[in-house]
Amino acid sequence: MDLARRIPIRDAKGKAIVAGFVEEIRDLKNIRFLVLRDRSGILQVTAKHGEVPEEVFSQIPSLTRESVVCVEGLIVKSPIAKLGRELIPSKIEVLSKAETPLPIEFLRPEIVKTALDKRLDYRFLDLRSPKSYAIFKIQDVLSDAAHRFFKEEGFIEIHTSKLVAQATESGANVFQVDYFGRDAYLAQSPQFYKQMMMAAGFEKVFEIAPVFRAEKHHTPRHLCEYTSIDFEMSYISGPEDIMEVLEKLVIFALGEVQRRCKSELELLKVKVEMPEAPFPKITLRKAYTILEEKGVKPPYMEDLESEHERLLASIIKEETGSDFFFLTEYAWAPDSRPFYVMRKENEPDWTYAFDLFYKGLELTTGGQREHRYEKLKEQCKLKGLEPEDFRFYLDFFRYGMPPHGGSGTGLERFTMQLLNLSNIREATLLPRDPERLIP
RNA sequence: GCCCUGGUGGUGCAGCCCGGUUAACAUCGUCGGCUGUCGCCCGACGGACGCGGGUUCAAAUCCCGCCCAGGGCGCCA
Repeated sequence: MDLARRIPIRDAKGKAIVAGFVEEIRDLKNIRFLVLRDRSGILQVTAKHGEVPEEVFSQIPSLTRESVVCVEGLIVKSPIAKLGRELIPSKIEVLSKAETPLPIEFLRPEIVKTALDKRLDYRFLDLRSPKSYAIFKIQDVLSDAAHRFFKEEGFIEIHTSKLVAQATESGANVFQVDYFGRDAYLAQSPQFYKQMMMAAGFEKVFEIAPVFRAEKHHTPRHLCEYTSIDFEMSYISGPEDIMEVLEKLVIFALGEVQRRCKSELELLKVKVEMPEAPFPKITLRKAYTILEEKGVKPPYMEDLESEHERLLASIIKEETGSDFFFLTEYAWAPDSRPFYVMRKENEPDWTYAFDLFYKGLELTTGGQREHRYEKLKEQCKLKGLEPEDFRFYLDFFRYGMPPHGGSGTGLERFTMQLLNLSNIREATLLPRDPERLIP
């Protein structure tokens, strides 16, 4: 059969050739049904004994679920069929027969719901489910919207190396790799290179690329490898400029999903709640007092615990209706922000670093960076780091560096929160966690 | 790294507390029956106690260790 003439199920009409996976076979002896699925939809193939070629009729019971077949026939309207139309086959060709039984069930989770880790073992099968496909279709739109947004705003896309000689942030652990006998690491963030581009005078850059964190987290929101939507921009007057870009990015991306993914959203039973700019902004100090009014007492000058972040999110949601808020002016404390953040001019205990939260989960970290060489070197020492170890980075600041800032947003977290998924692995094509390296 | 919960046919679960029958049910697979199914239906059959050690006449069940999974904490996007 000529696959060049194959058309998507959704568009098929009249005499047509369609191809796809066999979703179901219902054999009633003298009338046999096949449900065929491709990316565009499903279609019932109906074969009545005596009304279709004998060869076609006898082929059907030998098929197996999820085999790949190509069917030629006539699409007819059918009031009896639930889908309203069906395909009367004149020819069926088996392109690839599926083995039985299938190792996972992935089409009707309401009947048998295979556990996530088994589904991930057979990710290629799990992804055949329209719901899985919808998640990644939406993620594609988020990522595409981000690309378009940044380009529209005058940012240029960069591609920085993921092999680095040194860890960027003191906190997270790095994966070590052997680089021809030297120690190298997988990049935890494009942070230093984005800033290098500010020194290079690129002014506005973005990168949507993988970052690596060697942390043994066992939570529904952590991965060892994730996709970071990073940007950095020069000549800002304060961290508000960064937050404004983020707000526009988020609103544009959600708008695109709403506009372009109607059927996917419906399938996943998600209604996009469009946020309005500006998003609520709460300083960390203000957050402490709000939480204290609710009877919890977070330690002063320390980052909030995730339980407190969720509580704060629910308070803000109740008061403003917003799913998003910025937590700003993080503390300049030993275990808080990295050395390269800019501290507040007149209150050096606090910084121009912020996080963006979406439905109670940290989505983005960003801020204004310290661009003054002497101050940066001093902050490096204050954090107990040796400036010589960061020579290559500190050099960026010695020959003219514009004031600048930027942020990093987790694409998978964005997808997960938007779609109310309970585990980030659902929003990750090939999740890497401390245990999983395959597939 | 720590804490909690769990691991039983291909898949999802019951049984475990209180040791002893043919390890139930659903889904799935194979075969048979059925001319409009669409979560088809009906019948037959098939298939399982994470790994290692211990207690016991006897272990899916009790004890110890390990591995894995889910969740929580730390930390983070």
